[in-house]
Amino acid sequence: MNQNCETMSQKDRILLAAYDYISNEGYANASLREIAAKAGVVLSQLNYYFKNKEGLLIEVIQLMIDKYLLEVEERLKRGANAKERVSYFIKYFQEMLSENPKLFRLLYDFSSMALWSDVFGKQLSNLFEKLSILVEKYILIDIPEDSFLKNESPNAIARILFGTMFGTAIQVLLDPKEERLPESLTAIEAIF
Amino acid sequence: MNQNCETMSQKDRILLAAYDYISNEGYANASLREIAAKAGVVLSQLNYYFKNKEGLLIEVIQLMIDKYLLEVEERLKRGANAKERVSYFIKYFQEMLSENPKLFRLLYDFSSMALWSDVFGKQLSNLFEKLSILVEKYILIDIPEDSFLKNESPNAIARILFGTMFGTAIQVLLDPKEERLPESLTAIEAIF
DNA sequence: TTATAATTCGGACGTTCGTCCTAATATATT
DNA sequence: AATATATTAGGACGAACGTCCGAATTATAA
Repeated sequence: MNQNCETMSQKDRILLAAYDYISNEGYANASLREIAAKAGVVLSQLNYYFKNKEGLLIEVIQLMIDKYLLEVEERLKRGANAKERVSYFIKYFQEMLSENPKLFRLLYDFSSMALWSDVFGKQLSNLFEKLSILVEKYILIDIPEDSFLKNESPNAIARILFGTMFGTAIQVLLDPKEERLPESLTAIEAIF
Repeated sequence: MNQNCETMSQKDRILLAAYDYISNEGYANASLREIAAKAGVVLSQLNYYFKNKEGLLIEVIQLMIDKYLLEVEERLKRGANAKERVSYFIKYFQEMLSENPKLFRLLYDFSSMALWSDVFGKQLSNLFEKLSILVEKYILIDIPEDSFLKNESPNAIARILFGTMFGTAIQVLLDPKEERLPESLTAIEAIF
């Protein structure tokens, strides 16, 4: 994510500064002036490259989504079977949560905005859909025949798996004592 | 939640109007003027009864939390054993999600704000904690000895259970086709 | 009835914000 | 070198917002 600022295009500098600032302060609290300042750019440049604030956020989010999906798939490929892949999937989630909580905060912030905006809503449900497909493809293809999950549709299971991590993650983020993170998530492994 | 407006105190009218408006439009998009108008009250009354916008939201959220916790417990009491109580718990969640999605939207909106504000953060993690305790008390007391969840701490399980619903719910809210709601949530039952 | 407190009301204040416009400068094309 | 295009820069604009204040009204208590 980091690169020498001088070698980056103006647009990329804005994009990265926006990602950084928004995920630190929240979209609602992030002003275009502040983002421009962090990017070392003049305010009007933001309207030049991205039509408006919404346009900027859309590109920031898309940046995050693409990067995130790539990394998830890379992790999923590491496992030899469904059980291993679930393990890698969860481990990746745990790492992100403890090492890069900014990305999670951005995701949650964006999720709430998606509830009020059609554009954001479509973008986010597309992410959920893609994640679902990944989980189906890498995990649910060889789920044991005797699993109690066998009766449910792959999509439902995938959404539960991801939903569980999404839902427990925010509890972890808000928990003043962070000890609960490891056990909460690893317990999910037992389900598969 | 509804009562004849004339019989309500001014403060309650503001509170309800705020709940209604914020859960429809989102906190960031809800102006005090608009809330005052919906409540049939003059703007400055909002500063009289609640110091500022944050103070108003805190009371709105507390209203929601209290009502919500009461209803959850009432549902949990209906079941005779853990399995039944899980069933009631999930059924209640499903009902809320389809009949009263406003409450969920408010919850998600508030969750994202909780990430940036200490006050909100404590309020929300208190809700999570209380929910955890309820789940522990009513569901995890008589979980089967042979359950694979037996090795995990009650708190972790409770948080997974609630987290799963929280995480799948937002996917449902954003899903243009709502068909996936029933199966996604009922599948959770199988786990217990 | 009078005095004191609580509530209601209208309006103004200053700030912050996203957006837009125009001029200046750099880059590319012919 | 001349022209056209793309980018950078600074600043202004109006709108919307939360907050605050003082007066008017109503309720309460003595």
